[in-house]
Amino acid sequence: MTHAHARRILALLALIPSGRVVSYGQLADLAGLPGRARLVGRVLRTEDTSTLPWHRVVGAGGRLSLPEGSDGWREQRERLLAEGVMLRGSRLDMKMYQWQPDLAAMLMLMDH
DNA sequence: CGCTTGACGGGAA
DNA sequence: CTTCCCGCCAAGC
Repeated sequence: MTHAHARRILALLALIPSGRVVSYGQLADLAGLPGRARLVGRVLRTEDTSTLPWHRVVGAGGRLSLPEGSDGWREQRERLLAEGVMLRGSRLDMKMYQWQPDLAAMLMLMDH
């Protein structure tokens, strides 16, 4: 059985729209786990994210966190580019692509 | 059991 | 830009 924290993180991950990204720390905050950015990274590495948009999670500074040149890095890069997110190497503009959850999205979350 | 790691983050130098 | 450093803490070893 997966940890409750992991379930919340994965549930939120599924809500991130195509073409938009969130930072590890932002996802932790949304999950009610401030200061737990590393937990988000671990969950993404540990849990099965095959059916989820894991590629929409990037470092707070707009940098891909996977080792540059690795398979995962290439995969994330390709997926983002396919969604229209422009990247220069491992960098992208957070001002341009960071997801800001709207009221409707927040209400969805409260409606268990 | 204590010590190290790590898909993090922010600040200082 | 690049280190360092510290806070964070579950997993590995």
